Amino acid sequence: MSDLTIGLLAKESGVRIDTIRYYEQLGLVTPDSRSEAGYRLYGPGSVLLVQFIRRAKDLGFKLAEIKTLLTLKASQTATCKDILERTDQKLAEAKESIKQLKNIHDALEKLSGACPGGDMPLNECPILDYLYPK
Amino acid sequence: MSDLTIGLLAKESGVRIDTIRYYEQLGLVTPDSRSEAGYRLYGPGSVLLVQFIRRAKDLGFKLAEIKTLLTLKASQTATCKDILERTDQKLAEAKESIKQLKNIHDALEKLSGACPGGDMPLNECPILDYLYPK
DNA sequence: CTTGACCTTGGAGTGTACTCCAACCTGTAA
DNA sequence: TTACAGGTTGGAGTACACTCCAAGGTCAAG
Repeated sequence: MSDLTIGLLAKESGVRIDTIRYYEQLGLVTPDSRSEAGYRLYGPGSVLLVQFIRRAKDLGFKLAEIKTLLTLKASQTATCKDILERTDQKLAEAKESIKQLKNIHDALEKLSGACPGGDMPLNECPILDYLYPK
Repeated sequence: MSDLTIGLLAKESGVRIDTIRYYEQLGLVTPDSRSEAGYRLYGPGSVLLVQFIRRAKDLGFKLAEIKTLLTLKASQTATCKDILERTDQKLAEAKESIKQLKNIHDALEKLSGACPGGDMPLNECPILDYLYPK
């Protein structure tokens, strides 16, 4: 068979060995079998699985959420709607995070624009004035 | 004197008692004195100080960075430029975070738009197809 | 037969900002 | 006096996703 040890799986899927063992702890990735010496052995499907996890993570899903996604994927009764709901939820979270970050961005930009910089003494710095009003 | 116990300072500045003690651990907020019984006593400046920390935190500064900000503020030699530099650095970080979140947002939106939802079987779901290509 | 790369386990440490806990002491009003 | 709100300390727990460690077993090459 084309079985992979954990080191090979790590190389193939672009994550660290420890990360795969951590995923196993969380119930995300399980070895297909074990060698006589106890080495974890993975089939080629595990490479896809780890990549699945990575892509989902890159989309902002937490590992616990990815576990749910995988459960849905393996389920007989789940439908497209279930997946779409989770995706739309993440989308809403992303929108919200962007909104909050934009508020921070705008406030910082305003302060940056108001501050002359240079050798001005600090007691006239508009940034400190904002943070510590007299 | 108008000395505040930690509970009053907490109420005045809108944070929890434990948070103030945590800030003390980090060297951000120190009691002006102690009562005979060992109670922390704060002057009115501490309210401003805690609010400073909160505002800076809301702008995305970490507590360690806020400590630097406070050191600069107390320094005789620091100038506006020093504060502006930190602000611009935070601004750059905010821009970068927004950029990355937008990438996530756009990818999620694309997937959401491509998925019909409803009772479609999962093996034709474009979202799963993206995460787990065949 | 030894070297070195690889694997095993259980557990601890990282960063960030709190938050909670037990066990105890203090201060004030009824 | 007794209740009760408030204060003290040191330390542990939370969330999140790793990352590293020690102490040991395994495997292929030279």
